[in-house]
Amino acid sequence: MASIKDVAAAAGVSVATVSRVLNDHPSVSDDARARVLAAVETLGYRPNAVARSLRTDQTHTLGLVISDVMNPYFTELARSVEEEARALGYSVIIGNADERPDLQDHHVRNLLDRRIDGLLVSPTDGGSPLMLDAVRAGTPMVFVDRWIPGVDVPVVRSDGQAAVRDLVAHLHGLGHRRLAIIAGPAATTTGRERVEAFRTALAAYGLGLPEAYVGQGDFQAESGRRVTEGFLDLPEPPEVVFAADNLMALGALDAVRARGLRVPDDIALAAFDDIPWFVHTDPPITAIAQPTGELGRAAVRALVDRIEGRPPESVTLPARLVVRRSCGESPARNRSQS
Amino acid sequence: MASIKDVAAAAGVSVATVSRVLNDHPSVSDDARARVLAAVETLGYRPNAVARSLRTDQTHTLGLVISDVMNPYFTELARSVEEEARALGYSVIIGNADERPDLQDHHVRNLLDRRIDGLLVSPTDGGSPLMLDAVRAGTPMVFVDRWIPGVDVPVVRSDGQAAVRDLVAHLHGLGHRRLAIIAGPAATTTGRERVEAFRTALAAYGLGLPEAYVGQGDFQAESGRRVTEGFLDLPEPPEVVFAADNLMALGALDAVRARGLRVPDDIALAAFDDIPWFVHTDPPITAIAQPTGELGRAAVRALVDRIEGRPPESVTLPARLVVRRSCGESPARNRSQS
DNA sequence: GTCGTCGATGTAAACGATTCCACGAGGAGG
DNA sequence: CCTCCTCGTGGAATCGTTTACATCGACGAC
Repeated sequence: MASIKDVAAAAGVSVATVSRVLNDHPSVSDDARARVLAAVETLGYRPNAVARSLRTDQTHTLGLVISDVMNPYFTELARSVEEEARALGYSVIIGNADERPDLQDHHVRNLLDRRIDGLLVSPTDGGSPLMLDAVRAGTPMVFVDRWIPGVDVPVVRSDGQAAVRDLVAHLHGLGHRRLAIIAGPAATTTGRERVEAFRTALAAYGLGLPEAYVGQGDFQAESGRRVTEGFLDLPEPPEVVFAADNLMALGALDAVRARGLRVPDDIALAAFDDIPWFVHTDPPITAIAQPTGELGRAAVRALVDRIEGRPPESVTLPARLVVRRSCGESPARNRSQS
Repeated sequence: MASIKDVAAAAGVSVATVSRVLNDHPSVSDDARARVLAAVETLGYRPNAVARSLRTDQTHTLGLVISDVMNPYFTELARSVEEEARALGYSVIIGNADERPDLQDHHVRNLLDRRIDGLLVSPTDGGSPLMLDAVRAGTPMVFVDRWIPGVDVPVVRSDGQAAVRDLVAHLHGLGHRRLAIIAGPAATTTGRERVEAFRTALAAYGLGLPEAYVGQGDFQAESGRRVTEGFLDLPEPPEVVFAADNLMALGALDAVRARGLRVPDDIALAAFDDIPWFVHTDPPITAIAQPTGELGRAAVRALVDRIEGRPPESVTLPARLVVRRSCGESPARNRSQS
């Protein structure tokens, strides 16, 4: 592969001059510039990003460590992150932690070794020493979706409180009184917050959230199935199951179906995180939608601000309720349809 | 960040010795090794992968350029690729081409500039000069899922011929005679092959595939919707729509619903590429499933073989039909259920 | 006419690793 | 006792860039 030396030789100038035209430094004659450009063209020269990074100590690369690529929410997040990063002149390397702290650490270490310029992470747990050290060492970092309390890192996330309140109002209006939740891991902020928001919203209607109605999931489909089976086995099963993410909702749907029960007739179902597929499930699932794309873009902007020396901003965007049919027909719809 | 020099100083040895310890070269005394290891520990030293890559001319990184991350098929592929690569000591950088040749080129160029050790690609088009040049220049490359004919690169893919035959048999058995297909872009092998397999299978039943029953899609949901609307507007609409990928099937489902029609009663639907969500759609969708995980793993193995000097192997794995309810109830099921 | 400035260029030193080569000590073999 | 190997080690070159510094000619101002 042709190097800068070859170009210099072909153009009859020094490597410094070649470098200057490539980085369009002002101080180079038109003549030299033309000869260099011609040489670059004929040799098909492309600068070696590895060497360049070594010298400049910048890779123009962002790391993104997410908890689960197979979750459409994170896929969409990853996509918007890459788009915004590309627009700002950065590449992104994605690490999939699969909700496993050890894998998360593996990726963080790998990305740090590659000297990425900054790290976007949606932490799977409370933060390993490795990650905390990286923050302390000054690695530009931004948390997205989930975060770690007490760590001084900007957070870009969405606030579901209002939407959860709307959801509970919707459920209450439909006559449901026994509401259960499939929670995410307590080690994650989203895992805890969604339960709290739910509990608070219930309280506003004088409803409680008994221990038995809080199932412990791990944001994966299988746990949704397991927890839902537990709910169904209760002497007094809930009338509604609210899954704290879309995958667990899918598992819950499976469990309900496996018993030969139907949604929403026998039990209602709602989920946090809306995805395109929810329109097409049987029945379409009522969900709380995050502004995922905007979240990804804002996270990248915050990180790049931090990297380039501008003060980064934490951002919180509201989520919103999208009503479909999985919790029962609303009176208005019923009237118009039946 | 501590460099190898700092470690050498702290351990009272030369950088050469530190390097030897780190790459466990045999010729280093136990004493020196212990001191170096201790210094590494206290300094929290991690070798700079950028510098190492520059010197050794290897990045231990694979590039993966896929056509669309939001497509669950490719997401799963990406995941299995990363897993296998990790097992073999490689990282992977994913580039999302979004079915756009220009974006594909952008990512290929970017990955080449970063001097990745090898490239896995699922080409969006017939191959840009850039990609062809890279092959000619000797960049280790493997095509996965889709490929470019006439280019000497190993291909890892699945063969859907038999499964398409099974599908047509299934449809024919259900009494369907007017079968239409939403094709993928003609620039892709999968786009062309699936139509041909379908046409061949139909011929075996004495059925033809009229021009009007071949809609041109682009593997994205929106095109599925558009094409299906076209089918529905025909004086004699098809009884079955076979979508050449899962996203277009989703679009087709939308279009059918938007007309107030029902699947499978008014029109049957089948798709190439099975995904977990198809179990939960209304109705569950009959699809042709590829062994996606195995495809990803085989592709990585082939690429790594090529990189490490072993002869790489092309691999073709069979796809299989998964019958669900979107094409109508099979007689057997009907009998047992009603 | 001289001096200072400025623009265009080249030389060479980094960046952080790996690795070839040389060197000295110590042991084995004659 | 000398020679030759082996083993552990350090020095220094190298990978492909960027960039500080030196150089040199031309030109404008006095």
